[in-house]
Amino acid sequence: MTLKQQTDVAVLGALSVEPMTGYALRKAIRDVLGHFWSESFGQIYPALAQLRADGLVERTHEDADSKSKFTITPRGLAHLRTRLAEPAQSARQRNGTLLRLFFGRQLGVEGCRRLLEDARSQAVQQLEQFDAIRREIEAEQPSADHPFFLLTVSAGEHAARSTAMWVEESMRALDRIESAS
Amino acid sequence: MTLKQQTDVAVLGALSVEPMTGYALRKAIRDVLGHFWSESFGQIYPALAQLRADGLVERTHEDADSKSKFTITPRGLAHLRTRLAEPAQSARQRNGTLLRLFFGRQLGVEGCRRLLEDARSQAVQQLEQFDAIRREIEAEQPSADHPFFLLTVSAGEHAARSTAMWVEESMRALDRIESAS
DNA sequence: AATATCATGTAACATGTTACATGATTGG
DNA sequence: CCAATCATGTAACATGTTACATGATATT
Repeated sequence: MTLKQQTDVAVLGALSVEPMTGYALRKAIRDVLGHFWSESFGQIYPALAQLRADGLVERTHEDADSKSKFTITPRGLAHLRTRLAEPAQSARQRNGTLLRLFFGRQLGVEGCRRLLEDARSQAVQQLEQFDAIRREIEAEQPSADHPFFLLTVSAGEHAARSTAMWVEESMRALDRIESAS
Repeated sequence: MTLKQQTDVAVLGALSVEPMTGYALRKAIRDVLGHFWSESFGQIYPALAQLRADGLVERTHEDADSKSKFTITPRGLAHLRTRLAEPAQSARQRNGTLLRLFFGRQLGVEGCRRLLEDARSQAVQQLEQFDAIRREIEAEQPSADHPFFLLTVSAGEHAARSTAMWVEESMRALDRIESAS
């Protein structure tokens, strides 16, 4: 069984929040969903074309002089709800840091420290970003979407803090490996 | 710039621990690296063929009647060390659970609860598996590889515990969302 | 006027999965 | 002897990324 494609879920979901151009959609997916989702440029436009052919989105003009935007149709909204209710597909796991640490004997303790240092600074940077996102959301007009957005921000924060703690612990473990050799 | 392929790192790394058949290699990658890495069948054999053509692995027979195994060559080991020293590529992020929760307003609170419940039971199951792996490693002949293996197990444990805590917190948040509507 | 960004797409390429084919070996 | 698993691969397909092409609009 093929891993079901989920690009349409991301696209329809984003358009369920507000109508957008394809360009804005790509930006929103990168900037807003970025910490847990990604779609490349070459996926979004073909997906939009397909969704449009299926009658799940349509192009609309708000005013005479405004840009044409992609808007989700009632059928699109129904489709989105169906797709959202499907159990989440667990993504293919590929963690380059852990792959390298696993073979740490070949890489050497110093190399492992570098990897951990990178992981730590990335986690710290992410925590700052989450803080910024959280404040941004709270500064906006209150919306029924926000509490759900915050669940995902919280997931990112938990993960980043957990990574930071694991790094500390692992640094100490590396010290012990070194002194034991 | 293309995301550099890392199949060869996984394959050479596994063979640096001990020589194996291609079949055993696939099993090892699935069972041992499974929680942070995956390679599909159709990748492993072509990768082995390429590595062999490049002189980084070779086929060996230990005894007259034993199976032919793939063994890493000295050049292969050097290559592995070079590749391991490269900074880790951050994988494409795709978390189906967070994608769905983000659009939780469309999915509904009950659907969100189901997602979180799934995430929780998966985390609990993972913790059991990590416990088993840890005991397995400690039961084996001590090896210089083990401390590094344990770093990755620890990473998995931290992540799973962090997920479990996030689930608890998020369940309470969903209660608040429901009572506020 | 020049530059940056917005906007919509396509094509070539790279990566990754699944299903199939084929045969040997092993355990009941 | 039958089924399961070991073992090595290939081919078709699905997915995903990057670079390019093209032109409009906005900013300095």
